Amino acid sequence: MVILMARYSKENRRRVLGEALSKHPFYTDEELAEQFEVSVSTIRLDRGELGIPELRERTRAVAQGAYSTLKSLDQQEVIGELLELVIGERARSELVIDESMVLAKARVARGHYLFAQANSLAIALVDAPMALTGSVELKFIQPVQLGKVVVAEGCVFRRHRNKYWVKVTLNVDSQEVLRGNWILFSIGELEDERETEME
Amino acid sequence: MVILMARYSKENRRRVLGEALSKHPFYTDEELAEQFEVSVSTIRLDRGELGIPELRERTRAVAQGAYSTLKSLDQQEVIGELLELVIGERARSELVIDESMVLAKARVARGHYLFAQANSLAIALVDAPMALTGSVELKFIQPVQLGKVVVAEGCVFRRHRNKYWVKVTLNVDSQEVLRGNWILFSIGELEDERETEME
DNA sequence: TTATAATTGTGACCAGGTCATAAATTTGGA
DNA sequence: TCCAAATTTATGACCTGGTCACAATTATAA
Repeated sequence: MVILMARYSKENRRRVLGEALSKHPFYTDEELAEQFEVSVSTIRLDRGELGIPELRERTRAVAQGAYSTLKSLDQQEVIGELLELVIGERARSELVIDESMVLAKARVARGHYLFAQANSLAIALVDAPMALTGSVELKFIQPVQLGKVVVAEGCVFRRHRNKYWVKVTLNVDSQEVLRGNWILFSIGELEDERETEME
Repeated sequence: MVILMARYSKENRRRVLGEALSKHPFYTDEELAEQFEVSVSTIRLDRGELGIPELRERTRAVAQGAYSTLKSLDQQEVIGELLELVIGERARSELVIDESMVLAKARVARGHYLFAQANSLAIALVDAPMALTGSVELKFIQPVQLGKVVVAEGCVFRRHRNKYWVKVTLNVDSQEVLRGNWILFSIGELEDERETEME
């Protein structure tokens, strides 16, 4: 049996193309041409018409976007959005649990996302260019449902030299869902930093 | 006044180059050549030696990472490669620490990757369609360098009804790097789990 | 049937590389 | 001081994933 797959009309193809690329920005024109069963030229025309830049531009846009948010805290990636930060004292961040973070069946957040949010907040609190997680004790109190906003709050409650004790709690709708104590070590400068940095 | 800026020695240049690119991955070789006052060829040689890919690769890596920092982590049920699994008894998995898992500066694995490996192994051990992490106590014993192979070993050392006690250790080169105790709950069916999951 | 729209192909060019090889330059040691 | 080795540069062929302008071909609808 032969199925005659009707190709898209121009309008439809362009609409679907736009959607596809916004969902999936890393296709090449060639791949798109195959998918839509048109020539590469047509795809280029379509892209031009839709004002969609080439693959490398798109990639760069995603990377830059990602990079600037990620870089906000001197390279230190904080999972979630940082709402408040007084280094060495307290910090707060927010993370919305989306589709990609939940277990397929239960629709609750995977543990490591919550851990990552809490852990990165703890690290952000340490007043140093670098910090290492020494030890952690934590308790998962409740599962977190898809779509919920998790607010992490952390504070340094003790410090001795380069050793920090940090308490972090995660709340959803003012309900505690995770609580933990971190011990972190700050690491000063890498010793071999003598030469003048150019720019 | 003219300051004669001594150019870097090969070793220093490479070290600084590596740092610069991990901080600032969007430089072209040409820009780098200008900054370091060497030729483009030298920069390419250096990059080759350091195993740093070209600009477009780096951009792609950042973009992909941004697109799925934790998504990549998530797709798999078990983080790392499962080597052995006797449900309810013991399990072993292996994870190679790659570029995307390390802190830019220190080149050591981010805590949540190690946590994720251990946590997912613990969950895999529980004999149930679904398990939730109840509480965890864990200790990060040593940082893990880029490129290392982390072997996770877990065993169920106690069980009572739907409550499991699991011990997990992570080793690198036979050195313990993380150790933790999990308490997990297996969940038969969550009440809103009527529909069959496709796939 | 034919005018118009839509699609496809072509060739020149570009950035930012790879890879292999060779030439030039710097440097350390006897 | 001179030479060999280390280091740095240069060169040319090739690659991907494009841009742009223009021409040729193929629908499609009146």
